[in-house]
Amino acid sequence: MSAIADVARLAGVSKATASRALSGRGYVADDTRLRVQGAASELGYIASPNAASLVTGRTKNIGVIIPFVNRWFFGEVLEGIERELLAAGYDLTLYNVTSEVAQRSQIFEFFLARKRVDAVIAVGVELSVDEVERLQRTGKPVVGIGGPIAHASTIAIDDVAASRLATEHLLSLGHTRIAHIGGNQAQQMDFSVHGKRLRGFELAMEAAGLPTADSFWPTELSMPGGYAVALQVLGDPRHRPTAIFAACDEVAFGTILAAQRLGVEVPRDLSITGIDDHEYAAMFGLTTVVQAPREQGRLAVASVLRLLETDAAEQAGGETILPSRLVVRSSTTAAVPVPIGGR
Amino acid sequence: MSAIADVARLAGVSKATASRALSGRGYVADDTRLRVQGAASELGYIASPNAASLVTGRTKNIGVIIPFVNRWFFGEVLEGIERELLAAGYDLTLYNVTSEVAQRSQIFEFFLARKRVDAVIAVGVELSVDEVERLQRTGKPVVGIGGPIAHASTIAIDDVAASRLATEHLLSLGHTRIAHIGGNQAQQMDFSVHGKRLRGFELAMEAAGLPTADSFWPTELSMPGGYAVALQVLGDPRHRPTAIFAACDEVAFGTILAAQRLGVEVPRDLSITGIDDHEYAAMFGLTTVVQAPREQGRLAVASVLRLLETDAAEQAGGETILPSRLVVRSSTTAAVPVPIGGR
DNA sequence: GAGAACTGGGGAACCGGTTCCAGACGCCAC
DNA sequence: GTGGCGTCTGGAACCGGTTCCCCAGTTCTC
Repeated sequence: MSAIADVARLAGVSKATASRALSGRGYVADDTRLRVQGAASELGYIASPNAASLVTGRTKNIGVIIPFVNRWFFGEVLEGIERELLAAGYDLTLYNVTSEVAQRSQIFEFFLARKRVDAVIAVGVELSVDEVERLQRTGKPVVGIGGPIAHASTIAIDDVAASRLATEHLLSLGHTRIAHIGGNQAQQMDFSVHGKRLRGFELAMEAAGLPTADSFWPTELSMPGGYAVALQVLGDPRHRPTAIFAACDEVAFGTILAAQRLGVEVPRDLSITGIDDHEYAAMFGLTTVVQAPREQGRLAVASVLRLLETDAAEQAGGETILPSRLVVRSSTTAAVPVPIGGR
Repeated sequence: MSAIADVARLAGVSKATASRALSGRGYVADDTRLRVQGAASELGYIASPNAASLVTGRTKNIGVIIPFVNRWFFGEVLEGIERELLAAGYDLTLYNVTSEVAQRSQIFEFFLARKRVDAVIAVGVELSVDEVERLQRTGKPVVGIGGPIAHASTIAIDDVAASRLATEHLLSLGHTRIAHIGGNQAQQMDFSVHGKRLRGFELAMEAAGLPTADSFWPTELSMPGGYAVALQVLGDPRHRPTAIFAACDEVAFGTILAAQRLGVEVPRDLSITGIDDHEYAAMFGLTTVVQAPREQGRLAVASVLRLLETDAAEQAGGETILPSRLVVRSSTTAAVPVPIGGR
């Protein structure tokens, strides 16, 4: 409603002084400042961020690119980002990109190119060098979560190490027949996360001198995805593994349900680990590696704000690796020793 | 980078003509329009929405207030809204409000009062008359999802009817000892949804001449919430109900898991229904009432855009009630007739 | 005592668009 | 021939802030 000119008039000063008094920049006498602030609150004055950003070039608005909202990791990250931005006085504009190419380029060319966001946080989206550089050329820092993005700083756990940690836990319990249920290729949005977790599994197995052929089962990273493939993995009692490392907790939950359905008792007949420490992990008693996605969101915001402060959009991005930690619950136990001569 | 003045210069016209040519408003000769458009694309010109909104008062940006991102219903609604807004060329600014009062008033006074959004969609948040009117006074239409908001148009299923539908399904199968697991008071953000679903249950029971005392079990509306309370509900074999109506699918899933844990076979010993038709409902074989949250999001956007077109922010809001439909799966079956004299 | 340094404040330009208004031209009707 | 109307265009004001530049006191310094 009321503009800064009204405030200035009521306080008996010029627009320039009113602006200085309210923003705190430049010299203003204390009593003048108080008079202006009084006038502002009397009028219920609220500065228009649009007008301000027109001249300052800053919008106090961060764009978040995210492929899913409704999968645990992504939802948690998003909530973490939101809370943190809100506290810092920033708005969050959501761009829910799917793998559709046309839609994606629309977002880049139409939405992000407009001067409406100060920076971009990309969650689980692999940005091309070209896309990153286009943003940075217009002065917009880019921070990634969940995997490295060339020329941008990123925040993630070490997926290879996390997956290795989960696998080694199973190995240390004496398991030798271990299957890995992981992501399939179709979901390109998830970076190379699948590949890394598979590699961590293979490294651990190889270090233990165990074969990895035929031990990988790809599926969609969801509870039904894990359920469906676990029915196959566990279907034949003769070739049944004694342990399963699931690439994420939701898959692990599906696996636990499939085991129950087949009468395979967890952990007696089958040990299971995941990665995430999903909200439901405690209920399922799942042994898993903690990801702390909210924390990752928080860190991404801190990083973005730091970049904005220093005006260094093109900062050669470092990778922040969060420590991963194993939480042992009731889904894993020692392998039953194979009787001599048995199989 | 380049401003409209650059485009105008290159095309050899005035700023005014360039603006008209690009926006399509007002008279412009065809060849002039083409010349301007050519110049614009040559320069890679992109209009600054900030500058435009400064004078038009429209930001092409919709605010969405939502208490959770990571609960199925909310996540789905959000994705539905996002997709639809994107298609219409609008941005979505996310306000993840919790029940914290201070944070909430901050959002209203600091964020929404700023002229950055054209309209507000509130998902599962009960807005006060004052809050709604404050937004509408500044010309911002408000649309609600998930429950009625005074003086604003809203979109929802009929919770009483949906819950009645689910209960009547159990009744029609011959069940008489039916428990209802629903939301507890603590979660004020969920409107009166809990209350409505409870009422629908009670209405159906009363119509069937059955008592409802001691049949309601409140809990948190989540899978662990349902699990925990279901362990109690089913704990005592002597007072075990033969059917449970869960207020939402996530609670129903928890209930199914608790039943498995206790050796209660679904549906032989226990029939279960929910409300939602959650992504995982098929996997659990859950009989449930369809909510179609994405569709609700889509409709909310359509409604908001219509209000913006007609410039009628204060429109006395109607309630759009979506039809609810029962999907029968394998979690419900006919009650075992009670033998004469037995209990 | 003159100049520098600091503090306080006003005028005006500016950010990048949109829109009002006025003027010019062509065409038709009377 | 003149008036009226429709089409096309440019100049200028304007949206609501921020900031540059300049001026005027006051205090400090040599």
